Formats: sequence, C-alpha cells, structure tokens
Amino acid sequence: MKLEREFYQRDGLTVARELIGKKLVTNLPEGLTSGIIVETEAYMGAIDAAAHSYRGKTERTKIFYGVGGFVYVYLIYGMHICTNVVANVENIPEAILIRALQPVDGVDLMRLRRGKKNLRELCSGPGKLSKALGITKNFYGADLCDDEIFIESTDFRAEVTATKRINVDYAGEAANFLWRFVAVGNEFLSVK
DNA sequence: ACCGTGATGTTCT
DNA sequence: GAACATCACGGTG
Repeated sequence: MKLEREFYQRDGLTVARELIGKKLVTNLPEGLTSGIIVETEAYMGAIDAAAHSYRGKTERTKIFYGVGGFVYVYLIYGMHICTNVVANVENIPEAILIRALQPVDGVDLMRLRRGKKNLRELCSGPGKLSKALGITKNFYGADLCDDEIFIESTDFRAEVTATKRINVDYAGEAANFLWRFVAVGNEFLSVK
C-alpha cells in the first residue's frame, strides 16, 4: 500500500522513525527498483543548525516550506545526490534524509547503475541509494503520491534505535541530537 | 580491516 | 572562495 499525504504531514521525528521498514520505490523507463528503508535522519528546520532550512527560505530550500510528501534532492560534494522526504505541514520546514536501503526489487538494474556487484554496496549510503534507484536532481519537488517515486508499507519489522547523525560536526549542539534512526543490526546500514 | 585523499558542482558568504 | 547531510580507490598493516 502506497503511503498517503497524511503520513508525511506529521512531526519530522515521527516520520523519520516510522519510515524505517517502509519500501522506497522508483519506477522509471529502465525498470522498477526498490528497497526497504533501514536508516533515516531527521532535519528539523528552525531548531536544527544542521538543517539546510535552518537559515530560512531560499531557492534551494523552498520545497521544505510546502506540505509533506514531496522529494527534496541536492548535490553534495559536487558529485553525489542525496534523497530526502519533506515532512510536516506548510511552513514547518522539516525533511528526512534516506541514508540506506536493503535492496528488494530490480537488483540487477541497481548493479548496472552502481557498477558494483556486492549487494551490500548497492544502497548502503545516501549517495549510493540515490544512484541505485536512478534518482537525479530532476527529482527535486517530485510528488511521493505519484507513480514515478513513492513509498509503500511492508510487513518488515525491526527494532528501531536513535543515534547521532552522521557528518554534521559543523552544527554545534545539534550534532549531538539523536535524530538518526536505524533498523538495529541490519547489514545494509551506511555505518555500523 | 582501516586510513588518507582526491574528485567535483552548487550554494551561500 | 569556502564549505559541503559522500564515495571510491590505493596504500599500509
């Protein structure tokens, strides 16, 4: 079952936690690819020095200010795409970074896109999974209630724990917030 | 296995 | 012009 708008229009921390165990799907001309979300990070707008939306609305962050359930992508280090889900309601600029997937459908296409064979190397990081699913900067603003990219409920169950976020040392106090969520013990995480 | 480093394009100062 | 929510590769152990 595809998640509906209401799922996303809640507090970012709730959405980030509940996304663990859901399935992220892209359905593009080359084929369908998907994976179970096993690692997320919440970025919480005005109260979060690590968030891109911390310093207000710009051309890049304007999507944060709309309603939840749309895609925020950005280019990092000049070469990698990071895929995020906008959360909460209008004018509360929160988003969830998808950091790792357990590959499910279209594994051969993922291997082709990634140029890697090892299953554990396909989606175990935000740049990796974006490439494996064919997500580019053109996905900025895509609607998750549409058919090209969406998220489904599954029967996957795992214990979820909260940790510090990865690579946000620049953010001062906010670097210590426990806003990363992982499926405990899963072998496809970006870091153990 | 772990560590250091280079690659590279946007955004914001 | 610096910083950046990263990854792959080559070196050493």
